[in-house]
Amino acid sequence: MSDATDLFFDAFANKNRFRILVELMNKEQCVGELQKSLNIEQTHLSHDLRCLLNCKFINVRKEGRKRIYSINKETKELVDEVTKHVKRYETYLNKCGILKEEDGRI
Amino acid sequence: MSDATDLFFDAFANKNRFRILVELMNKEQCVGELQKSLNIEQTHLSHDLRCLLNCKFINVRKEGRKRIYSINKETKELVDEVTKHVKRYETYLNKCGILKEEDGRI
DNA sequence: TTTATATATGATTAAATTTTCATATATCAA
DNA sequence: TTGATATATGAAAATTTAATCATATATAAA
Repeated sequence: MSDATDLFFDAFANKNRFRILVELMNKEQCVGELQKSLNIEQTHLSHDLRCLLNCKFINVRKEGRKRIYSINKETKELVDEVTKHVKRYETYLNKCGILKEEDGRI
Repeated sequence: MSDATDLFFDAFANKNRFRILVELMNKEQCVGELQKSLNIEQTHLSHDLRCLLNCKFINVRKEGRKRIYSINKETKELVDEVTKHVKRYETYLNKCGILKEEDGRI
């Protein structure tokens, strides 16, 4: 696996960062708005946004003292794919023994 | 974000587990074969396989004392999507300041 | 030109995840 | 039925990652 794949997962596959991406699916938002809708602490949010921005999963533009973040087109498609997959496998995921201390051996 | 999405990422978004999925893209393989091609320690590999299996990202069948693992169709598509995305964003990912101690502010 | 608001940064602490270790089980072959 | 091979399991150690804290910067408004 390439080094880039590692970095991709570091950025994308994180509960909070993914929530940010989903939240940006509908409309672009500034940090304050994201803070409210996601209920993530401000500095934490900024760290995550910086990460997503560095990897170009999202874009930013200034407007007064606000910074408006938007998701980019390709990332959007990927988020859709993942969402679709999760829906399809929801049942299995929810009874996954590893994470839920259950036991479903073969 | 749904609980299932959390579980999805726990299973899918892991360097080694993703390497396993990629390795299974071409052909089904038993644990021993995976061990050689990926150079992951046996017990570690088994843990990861169990995780992927629980979430139905892969399938297994017995053959003698071997267990042959194969990737399922939908997971395959998802792996393809991710690979495509990584290729497209490789440049940005590789210069991501968060993980590479570099600095690329706006 | 001082104060308030919006956001970012670096360093530390806290928490979660991965890796390893020691061992168990299951199947085949002798 | 014993020994060897293939794979799985649970618990502990090691490492990463996320969350928090204290503070900085940048812009706007007074």
